[in-house]
Amino acid sequence: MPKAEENKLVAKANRTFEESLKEAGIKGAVAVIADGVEMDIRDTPTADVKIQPVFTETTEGLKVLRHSAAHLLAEAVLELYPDARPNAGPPTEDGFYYDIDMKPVNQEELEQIEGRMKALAAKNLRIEKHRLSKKDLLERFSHNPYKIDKIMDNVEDNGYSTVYSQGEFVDFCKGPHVPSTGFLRSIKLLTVASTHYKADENRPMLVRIYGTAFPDDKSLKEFLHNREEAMKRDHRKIGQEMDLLVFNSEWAPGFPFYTPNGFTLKQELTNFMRSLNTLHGWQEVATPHIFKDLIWKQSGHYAKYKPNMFLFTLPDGDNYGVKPMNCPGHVAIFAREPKSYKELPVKYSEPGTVYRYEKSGEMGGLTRPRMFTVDDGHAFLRLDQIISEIKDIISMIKETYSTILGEPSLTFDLSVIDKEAPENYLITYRCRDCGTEAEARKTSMAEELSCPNCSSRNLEPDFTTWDQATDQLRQALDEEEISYTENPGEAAFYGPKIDVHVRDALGRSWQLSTIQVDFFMPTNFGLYYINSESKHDRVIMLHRAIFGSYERFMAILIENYAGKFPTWMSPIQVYVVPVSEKFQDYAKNVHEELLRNEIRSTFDNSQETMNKKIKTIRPRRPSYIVVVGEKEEESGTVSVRNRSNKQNVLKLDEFIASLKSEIKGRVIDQTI
RNA sequence: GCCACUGUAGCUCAGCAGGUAGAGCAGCUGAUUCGUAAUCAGCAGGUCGGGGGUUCAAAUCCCUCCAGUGGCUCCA
Repeated sequence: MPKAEENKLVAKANRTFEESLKEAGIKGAVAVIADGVEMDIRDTPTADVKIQPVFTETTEGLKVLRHSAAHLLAEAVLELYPDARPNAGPPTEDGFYYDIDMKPVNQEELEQIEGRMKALAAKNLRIEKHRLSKKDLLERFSHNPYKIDKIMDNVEDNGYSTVYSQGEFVDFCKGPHVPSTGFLRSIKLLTVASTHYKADENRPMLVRIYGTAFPDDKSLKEFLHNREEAMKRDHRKIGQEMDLLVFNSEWAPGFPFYTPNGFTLKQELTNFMRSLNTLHGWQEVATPHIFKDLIWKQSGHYAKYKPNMFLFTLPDGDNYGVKPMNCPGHVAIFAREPKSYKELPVKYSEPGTVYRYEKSGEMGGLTRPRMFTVDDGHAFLRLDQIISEIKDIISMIKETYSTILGEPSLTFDLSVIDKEAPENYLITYRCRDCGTEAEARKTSMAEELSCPNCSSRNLEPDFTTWDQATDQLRQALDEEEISYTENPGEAAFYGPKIDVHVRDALGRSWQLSTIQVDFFMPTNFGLYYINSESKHDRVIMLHRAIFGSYERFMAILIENYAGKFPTWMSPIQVYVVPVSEKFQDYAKNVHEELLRNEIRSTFDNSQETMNKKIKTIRPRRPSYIVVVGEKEEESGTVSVRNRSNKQNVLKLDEFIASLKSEIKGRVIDQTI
């Protein structure tokens, strides 16, 4: 999508942009950018100003179009349901939505609403802007508490703001908007969802209607087609077609069961990560899945994580918890003996399976299961080793993604603390009363905390450690020349983190890799090393995961390749079919020779016809289909069909050699 | 957890003005021995997500629980 182009056009003072555009022979603009500000084409500048016309084919124009489409949606809803109370309707990345306080709508009603929108678009109603005082605004929207809120929040007491009207419909809005509803003919309502007002679960539920709008029917149709194709890539669908995993919603809701095919894929990923870890000095360990609750209290997990943990009590009264994270286990190993400064960094890795009680509505396929395996790693460091370690992990991240996914579009985020909500994090507090430099930690609601010395509740949070850690992450990102956005409030409860996000087939963004600096857990567990002066010194922990979770990573992987994996990770690398039962023996030989060469071959010795076998295996997405018959048997060859349905006849040993090098090199595209 | 929608055979789906369940694929049996996306015939397969209610009669209507999906909140 192109951006609005620079344009030397100058709009004259005291006449509308529309007139200036018309004079310059420019048609079809929906807005203008004047001095960097988007404005309506019917606005009138008070002085001559350089402008760029905005067309719907550009990013900016499409946003205007979709914002206007959201208004059109609200208008249609109000005509059909006069009691509805619209809240807000912004454009989104590929469409728009409008949150409306109304009775939930079903599919049929959604179509009715869309029909009404189209009718209103056909009328080509003029969209006009009016400037109103706060008092008039409040009066105009007196029946709509959501708009009242917005007016109160956004308009100064003696101030003015704008409304946009089309026909009978009026909305409180800054604009800009398209000049008339005729621009909004290529629209489609997509789904109905719901949302809490102001994203607060204690506030009322609103109906959120999602839709999209395009400049013309052709691009709308293309979008809808792409969307359908994307839905076919859904990892849940492909996972079933390829028989990678199953869920048993009765016996273990939210827990993935790996079938042989799926486990093969997971093992390949594990092996990849194992060698990468070795190369970068991470030593593999294995830790228990269950711990006594003591450790969770000490680690600080209980304070924040308890509601998400699987907990149980044994007959002897002891309380246990299933691990939601691997860190305490690694801490237990690190703490087994004192460490010298010369031994650091100590870096443990583990494909560690964790269990989190996700609330029912939050689960979904492999992207959000209740059991998942983290390619977890914990580094125990000196202060001076943090930056170089972070940079090394970033290089591991880069290598992983480029090897496995080619060139995916990654987003780096720096997730930092929200200082307005200290109750969400482990923080150092200083006592204001006794002056004691109150040593550290533990969360839970701030008011429950008291000074360990004088029991005063007058505590002041000290963000120094958080700030230090955040600076280190920032510095590492800058030195690696990675562009990122900072997200306040997204930090882990024990420290700030770098996150990598990737989009799934349906455009939803998921966090995969993460690097987290943690000053607190070492304190909570009393971790130290012996420095060059034989004194105890504070250990810094780094939590990191590169895949993030194998499950979520596999979901992205499945959708990225639509199941057509690079051969090295493909569960079925070769599928062998004899032309008829007569050539079973030769087919079996080929199959066994492949197996002897550690190539994953599948051979179906049933009496089905060749055509049928090929048809049936297709959804399993084997990398190569090998057909053998009389010709092949005589010449010791195989007829190889690749994923582009190209056929090649090769000597069996040639085929095996090529295949082995394709697998060993972890080549993404097929070489045969 | 909240709101909405959905739940029929292993899979995809039909049946839903209430009259007691059907197709294709997969499976099994037999025939067929085949050159790159379905050979033919037969057989078998279902507590219609669970429970409760209304009714002479419930897959169909009502209530409730469970699960899945789309969002919200939360998170890898």
